Amino acid sequence: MNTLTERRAAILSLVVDEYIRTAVPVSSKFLADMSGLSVSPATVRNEFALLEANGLLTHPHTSGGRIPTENGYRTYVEQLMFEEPIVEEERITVEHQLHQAAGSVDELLPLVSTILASWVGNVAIITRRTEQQRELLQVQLVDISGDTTLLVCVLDDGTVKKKFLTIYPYLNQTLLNQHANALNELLAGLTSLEIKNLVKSSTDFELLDLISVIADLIVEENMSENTYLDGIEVALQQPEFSDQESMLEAMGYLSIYRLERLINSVMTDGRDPSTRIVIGRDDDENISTGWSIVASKYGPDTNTGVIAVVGPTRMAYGYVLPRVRYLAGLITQLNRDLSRKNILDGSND
Amino acid sequence: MNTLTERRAAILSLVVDEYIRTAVPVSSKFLADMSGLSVSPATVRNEFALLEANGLLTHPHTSGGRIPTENGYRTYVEQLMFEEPIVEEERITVEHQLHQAAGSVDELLPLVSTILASWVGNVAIITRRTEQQRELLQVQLVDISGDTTLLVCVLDDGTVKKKFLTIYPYLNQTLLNQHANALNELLAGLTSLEIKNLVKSSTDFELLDLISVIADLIVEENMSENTYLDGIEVALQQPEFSDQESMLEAMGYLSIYRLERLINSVMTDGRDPSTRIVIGRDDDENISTGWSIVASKYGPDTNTGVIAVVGPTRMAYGYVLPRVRYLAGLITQLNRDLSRKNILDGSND
DNA sequence: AATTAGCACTCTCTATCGGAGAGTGCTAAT
DNA sequence: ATTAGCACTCTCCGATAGAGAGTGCTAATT
Repeated sequence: MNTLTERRAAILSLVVDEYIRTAVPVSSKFLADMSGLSVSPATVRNEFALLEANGLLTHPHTSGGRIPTENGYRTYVEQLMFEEPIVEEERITVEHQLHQAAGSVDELLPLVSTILASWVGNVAIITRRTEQQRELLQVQLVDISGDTTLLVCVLDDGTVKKKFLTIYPYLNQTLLNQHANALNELLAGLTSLEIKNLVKSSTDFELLDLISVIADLIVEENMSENTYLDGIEVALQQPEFSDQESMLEAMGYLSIYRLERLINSVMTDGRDPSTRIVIGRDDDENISTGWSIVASKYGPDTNTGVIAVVGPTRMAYGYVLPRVRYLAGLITQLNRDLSRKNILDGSND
Repeated sequence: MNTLTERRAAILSLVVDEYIRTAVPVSSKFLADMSGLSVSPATVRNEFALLEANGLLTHPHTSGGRIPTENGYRTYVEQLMFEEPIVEEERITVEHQLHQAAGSVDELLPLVSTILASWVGNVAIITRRTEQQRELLQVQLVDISGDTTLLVCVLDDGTVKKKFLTIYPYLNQTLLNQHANALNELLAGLTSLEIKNLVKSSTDFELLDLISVIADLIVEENMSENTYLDGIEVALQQPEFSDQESMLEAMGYLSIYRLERLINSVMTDGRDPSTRIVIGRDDDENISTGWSIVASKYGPDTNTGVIAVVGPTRMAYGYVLPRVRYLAGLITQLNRDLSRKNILDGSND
């Protein structure tokens, strides 16, 4: 097993860069001519052979150029790649676009996913963990029709949750208001957990069932509400998906339901705390061959959510990674600002 | 211009049926052999020639079979096609699935669009017109943070609308509750129009600005909330989209934003009151060549919304039309039940 | 007058072939 | 250790040919 000499590393790096750029296998002649290596094609070929023996390169057919293996990409990402810095123009784009998103995460995150997808030309996905710590601000009960009552809960991050209930015996709006007032007295400012403890600790409240429903509703994981995905169309333009079959397969793979589970499982196996790049079929992950993920947790808590890019293994990691990291930091920052505000207000009340 | 003799009509009908089924041009031999025409291929060819002269058939190349022209499809749809009746099993599917959707349209319609898409193997879309007549049931004002207040409006169909406001000077939750109570006294049970008239007629209310905001919020058209689309993946499996280019083009064409506008414009040009089939590039519509729409208004009002199927011109109209009509009727029925309930309750209060 | 058999013709589809081009692997020379 | 040289492999592309399917037309048949 040969070590990776400096020149060999440079050649691997150039192959990966070029293949990422053009999606065409890279030849020895190209490297000898175009790059600053100042060696002959034959020398490059010798290095190719060694890199191939080390499992970092391969060639699709005898007489095509070289392409990286999954391990080649991994080595490149871990040791060699140049991270393309974010330019002023990109920062301006973000600031300009996020300016429109008012004070709420569920308006912020879809915008960020759209921006990321358009930057990297792949699918961008953002998952959001329902915070157990979210506080209930206000409860409302509204009479919709004879046997249907609408329960509305407003949470401290501006989320509104609703659920249709069937309450017997029939309560008119006046009675519902009285109940809602009582519930607000009792529950305002509490988290789901605190409400559940309340239910457990004593049994002498009225409306115990309703209170349980509220506690569940607050933390209810509604996937489509908490996961944002964009960029399917632009991702499908990659040359990897140039026939109907692979394209349909990709569409199936890129389903928001699959990806949401995938991303979360990748980021909760206790490895690197913040950022992770998974390339191809990693032994202990259920990621398909040919696909990669660049993912980063965002805060403020360790468990708030994940922002990620999903695409073919031939992905511009050096371009994607800093942007995922940057946007993760940005979301964290904005979340922190938001909750700081809430804390300050809390002390005012 | 020859009239459409009975046999000629039968031949046209068979060609359309067969082409819809297989997506392969239909030959004279096939019709002579397989169908009950009991004539020779040569006779069929003579009829082909006449149908072609009438602009109802064409052939892609000299020696392929015949396929219908857009006018051929139109004639077929207007005069010839057999409407495939809905079978018991389908009714059971619908009943079973809709059972899950509680008393609210925004849980009902996505389910219906999914059912329709899976039935017809094409994109199904349902638009919903915001009713000017919806009544406001209750208003809520919730303090989110120092400079952000959340306005929540519950409407009589169970819809919840929210909007972030910035109110100066700062009002704490107690004051907000007082305002909300005052607003409920004043506005509960009114439609947007009535609220606007209220604003116009007198200027001595407090919170006039806020009342205007509420009136606007009630009728705010939020497309993604009011339009439901499903079936993109299954539609893209049609042989019409077998290469990347046409597939990407189709994905662009099937964007929910485009279709929502298209469907509504097709159904609001004052023609047939309930159901319409648009085939290919109709002169006065901006529908692309190669695409068709089967659309139906649903009620209870003439203007409640539209349910439609969008797909390539080679569409099983005889199968699609009864199903679109059936589901339109079903939605109408459910809507009517829902509003009847509201009326009865109203008399109880 | 309508229908049909017969047949030449057209066009697609598929496979095969061959040459050009690109790239490699190996050997021998530097 | 590097490189020139060269035979070899494989893809890509265009040309070619033959099979197959379907038509249009004409003349014969009913």
